[in-house]
Amino acid sequence: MMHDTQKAAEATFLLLDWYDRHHRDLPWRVSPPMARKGAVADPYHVWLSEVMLQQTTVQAVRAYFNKFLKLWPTIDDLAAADAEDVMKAWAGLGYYARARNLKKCAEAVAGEHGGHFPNTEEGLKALPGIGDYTAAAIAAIAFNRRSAVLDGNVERVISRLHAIETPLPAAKPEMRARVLALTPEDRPGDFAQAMMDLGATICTPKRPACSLCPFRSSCLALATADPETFPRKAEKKQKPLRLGAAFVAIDNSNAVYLQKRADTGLLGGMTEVPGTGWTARRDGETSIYAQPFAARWEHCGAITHVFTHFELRLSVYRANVQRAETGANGWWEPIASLKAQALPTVMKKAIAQAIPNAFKAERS
DNA sequence: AATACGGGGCC
DNA sequence: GGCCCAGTATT
Repeated sequence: MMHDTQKAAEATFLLLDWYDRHHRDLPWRVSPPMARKGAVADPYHVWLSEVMLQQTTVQAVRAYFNKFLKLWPTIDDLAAADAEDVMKAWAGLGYYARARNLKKCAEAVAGEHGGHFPNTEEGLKALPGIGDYTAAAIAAIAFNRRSAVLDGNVERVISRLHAIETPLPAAKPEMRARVLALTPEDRPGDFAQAMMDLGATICTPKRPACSLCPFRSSCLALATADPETFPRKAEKKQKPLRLGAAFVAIDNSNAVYLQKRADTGLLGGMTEVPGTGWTARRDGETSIYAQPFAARWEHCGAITHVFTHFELRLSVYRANVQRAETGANGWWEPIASLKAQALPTVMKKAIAQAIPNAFKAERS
């Protein structure tokens, strides 16, 4: 027992030493040198970054994080913001329930907690959009709590370090216990970020750079098997194909007809062009009967978009209409301002198929 | 325990 | 074209 504890302490030391030498400068992070001077991470920044980073890479998050902080410098600003503006700012980042929950969470913290985040995992997890991972991460990084931070990166690192044969997600409790055993009392936040950085840069899904790893002398997968084959995972089923149509109406003032999707479900609360439902039926052939306006609809090709659980092929139709009559749920948006709308990527693809220059920097 | 929920980068 | 991600909420 004493032996295991000692080995764990040594591994933790090696990781933190690696982190001190290789940490990355990220907008929401307090670097180890700054931390030693007494700098503390702002819980608002930590929370905002962690929510954005859910299933999303650092590269994609950077610009959004900076934009959000500029638009809403404090949690109270975000709580007071217009929900539609938040959706617009989030457009393109994906998983839009995160944006809706972000707003709800800001309102809860501002309204019920005096603008201060709870400083325990339990308190944090009670807030909208904060689950196991994010609660543990905020508790560790912003409040110096010794919590077990387990995300996709850490799952990979810990599964290789201990050559865990149990497939995910069943292996999570074992992984959590292994992570907690390595988590130190004094720098739990740095430890968590070090584990995630290690997974992102060294212990990568493919072709891990084991020779550069601080765990190279104790990694069981490296010693006995092929590290790349961890973590073991249950088999996944294949995505079905769904078909539909999208209608891009352009009026005589060069505006496109847009409407808002329902607040819940797929792309909830986001903006779209009118279309048919997305089903497995051959809607591409019947879609012309679902046209939102009586007009000379011209078929201008199809676009494909892959969602998490299905693949979508949309036939795109375009028509020039004489007058801009606003429907019950929609509005006419000038092409020049389309970029600022809450349009998810699939809708931008559809519009770009009908109007190739719609999202270009300059257009005539 | 399984499913719904985006998007982009990588090979 | 398939795989992977700094996951959460719902059922």
